[in-house]
Amino acid sequence: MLELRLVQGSLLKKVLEAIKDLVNDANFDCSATGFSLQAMDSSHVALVALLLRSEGFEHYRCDRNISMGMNLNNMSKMLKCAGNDDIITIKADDGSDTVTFMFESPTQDKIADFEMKLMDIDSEHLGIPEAEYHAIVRMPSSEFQRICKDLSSIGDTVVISVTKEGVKFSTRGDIGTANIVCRQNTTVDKPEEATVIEMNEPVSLTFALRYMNSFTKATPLSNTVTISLSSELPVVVEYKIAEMGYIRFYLAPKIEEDEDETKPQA
Amino acid sequence: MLELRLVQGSLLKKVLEAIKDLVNDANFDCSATGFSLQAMDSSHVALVALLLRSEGFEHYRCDRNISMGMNLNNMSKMLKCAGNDDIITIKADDGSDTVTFMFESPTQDKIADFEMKLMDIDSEHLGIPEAEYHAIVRMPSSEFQRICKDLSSIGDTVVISVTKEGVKFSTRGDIGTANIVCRQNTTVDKPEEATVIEMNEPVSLTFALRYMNSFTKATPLSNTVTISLSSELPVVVEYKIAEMGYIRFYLAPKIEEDEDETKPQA
DNA sequence: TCATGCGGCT
DNA sequence: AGCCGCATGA
Repeated sequence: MLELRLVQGSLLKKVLEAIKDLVNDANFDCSATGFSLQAMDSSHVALVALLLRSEGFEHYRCDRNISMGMNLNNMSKMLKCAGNDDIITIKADDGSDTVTFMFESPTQDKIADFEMKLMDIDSEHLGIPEAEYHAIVRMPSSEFQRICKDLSSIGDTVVISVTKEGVKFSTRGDIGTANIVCRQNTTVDKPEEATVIEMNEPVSLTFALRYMNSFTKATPLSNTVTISLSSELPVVVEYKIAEMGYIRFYLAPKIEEDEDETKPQA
Repeated sequence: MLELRLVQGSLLKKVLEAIKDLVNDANFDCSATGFSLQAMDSSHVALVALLLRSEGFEHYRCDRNISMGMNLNNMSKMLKCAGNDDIITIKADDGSDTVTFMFESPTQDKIADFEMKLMDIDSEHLGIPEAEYHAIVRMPSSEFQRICKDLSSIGDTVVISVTKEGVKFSTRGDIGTANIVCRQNTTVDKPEEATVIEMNEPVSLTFALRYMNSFTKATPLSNTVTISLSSELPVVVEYKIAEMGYIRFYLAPKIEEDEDETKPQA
């Protein structure tokens, strides 16, 4: 028996908006710790890890660990039927091959339940080692989103370079080149507007903007984003989910190909 | 060496939005006087003339006159990457075949530079004689925009007729006819809401609405628009750019063809 | 003012 | 074909 009651149902709606474009099907894992998901994107290039801790739910009952395979598109369709102020409850009976989403309007005048078939999905749960990063950048998530979008209009890849002074996002395309430098800045009115750089070692890595832009779909979940970089390691783009956990995206850097961008990207 | 610093960068963004649909490629001419452009639209029917006087820039350095050929679509893409509150600096080195747009966020925390390739464009710089006009109408730009859009849903051309009493915009189409009369009106709260008619001689001319609607893309640049008409002369639709100059559109009247609108428009 | 539908761009 | 931004209608 599983019963998770989330007063701020819009959180779950936003989570699905954030990952459904990247991942088609995934197992949601439920344990005493919380509600989590880990999945590769459909082209097996990026990885998404979601955690919603049990403490963040108003009511959290999970008798035994279960893994529920869902089609995220279908799940998203159902969650779109919940109002933004609705309370969402996720329910599943032991051994059932369905999950139920229940939506209660704030006034309790409307109660909806949507039942969705579960699917069997080979889960490839990778252990993700906690790594030390050469540089960690925290900045407003909207600014990061804007930068990724802007650079996409010029080129396909972004070089992210961190020095003590700031973080630079660069691209190059047919019509020209672009460099955007964000300086460290902690003297702002609101802490979420700060750009904070922790750097042990300068680092410069190249990533496909297409994936970065997908990651920024999580922007509504948090005012800030944290970008953790090390050479030879996948970048981690993390959006904290207030009181509950996080959504993290992992993406391997591209090996610099010296201008020779003619071959297709698998 | 060229370096033009424009504190109100959104002006330049709006200028590009105003002309990029009409003109594909154009030379920007830079001299001690200012930053200007003159170009025919891609079907060689309308003409755009832009002037941004040097005094309007916070910093204006132009060592010698140069003409920089730009693809306006690409330029517009880059300017879209500037925030509306950004300060924009246009830079070019002597003899360089690129131009650089630099965007500084108001807080100076973010500095972006975009480099764009220049192109060689045959410039056909027409001397435009200052003419005497039979009638000059000044009215709110939003109202003119609305009229052109509304008439477009009925017909393809607009007849603009000016008498002392007012200006009449008329069209005719398959579904019927439309006449919109704006009376002179100077007794308004704000001067930019006035409709003012200076008339030496009544005039009535016909224009293609398609071009008029393109011209109204400049509406965000000014609260008012000035329409100068003389029989046998191209109409001038002018939007003043505060403190800096203007953008003017010229369009030849159509020769009245007595209902016979079947033949294509070149 | 917010939500939906259409067109342009990637 | 899918996503984003603009425009329109409730």
